[in-house]
Amino acid sequence: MPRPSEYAPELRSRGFRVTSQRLAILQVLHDSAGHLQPTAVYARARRLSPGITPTTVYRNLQVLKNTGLVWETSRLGGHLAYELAAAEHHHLVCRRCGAQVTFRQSTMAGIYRKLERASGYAIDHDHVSLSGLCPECRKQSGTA
Amino acid sequence: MPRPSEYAPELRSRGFRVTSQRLAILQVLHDSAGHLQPTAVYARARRLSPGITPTTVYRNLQVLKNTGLVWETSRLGGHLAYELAAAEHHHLVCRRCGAQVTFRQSTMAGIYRKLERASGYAIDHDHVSLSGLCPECRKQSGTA
DNA sequence: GAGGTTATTGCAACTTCTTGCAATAAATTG
DNA sequence: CAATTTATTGCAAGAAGTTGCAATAACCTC
Repeated sequence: MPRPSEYAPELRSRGFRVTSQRLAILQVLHDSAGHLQPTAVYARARRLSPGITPTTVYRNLQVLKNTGLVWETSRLGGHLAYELAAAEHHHLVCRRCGAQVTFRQSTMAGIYRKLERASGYAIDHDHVSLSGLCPECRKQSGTA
Repeated sequence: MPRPSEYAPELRSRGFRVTSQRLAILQVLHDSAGHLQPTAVYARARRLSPGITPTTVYRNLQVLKNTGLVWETSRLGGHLAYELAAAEHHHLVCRRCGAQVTFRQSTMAGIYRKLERASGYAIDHDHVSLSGLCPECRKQSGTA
């Protein structure tokens, strides 16, 4: 996981400009563990780049996602979350306490291959975030 | 897939009231193949139940989901979509033309079991909607 | 079927996310 | 390093989704 400042050349080489807002967003994602929703990114980014607007945050998350520097995850419940690109993986989020566990991309690979063979589709290897109850919360709530 | 009118007793038996708005929403879902996003449900439902409001649609989709009569799917891209409950399955949606293919719940079951063993989590067997390119669209766009 | 109870609805206000457009500033060129 | 180019930003307006609350209308009881 590179330091935020190292993203400048990365952006430039892909034809994108290096702006303070963009770096603030990368810094925020760098400083937080796990996923962050756009609103949270905005709340933190404005501390680093006071004039930044939500519009800019939303748009840059898209841009950064398209460059591959940032990953977008669809969380069950219909919300998007973002994180710095790292080793390919998916997430398992506790629906009660929010605890997160990651699992490797390859875990899904078998399913994807099977589905591709059966359907003829070329499946996007997007991040997926499954939800459930973590061991702690299972104890506290019987077995459901 | 029962006819919409058959849902009345179903609702009542679970302690929910049967309203014209609720039936309109069920009718809409019944009449359309595949998933529908809330906005689309509203657009069609107001033809059947002119005074209906978006608020009512959003709230009822939640209620109907909680009764189990309707399923909610998290589509990649962060949008929720709804459909009448049917045999457990997931979806594979073409990101270009929107074509949908379904695959059985059991396809994911192995992954879920494996993850549950490894993580200790109890995984929610929510609907998942994967995206990709269908065979047609693959042809039209090289191999990507 | 009239009256009482309360789930459900619609309204209004709000949060979250998106889009068009003019102003700004990052990068390039001489 | 001034001038030029144009990606990027912020603003304003709007679409999408959520929440609190008073009015409505299902449902139950007699």
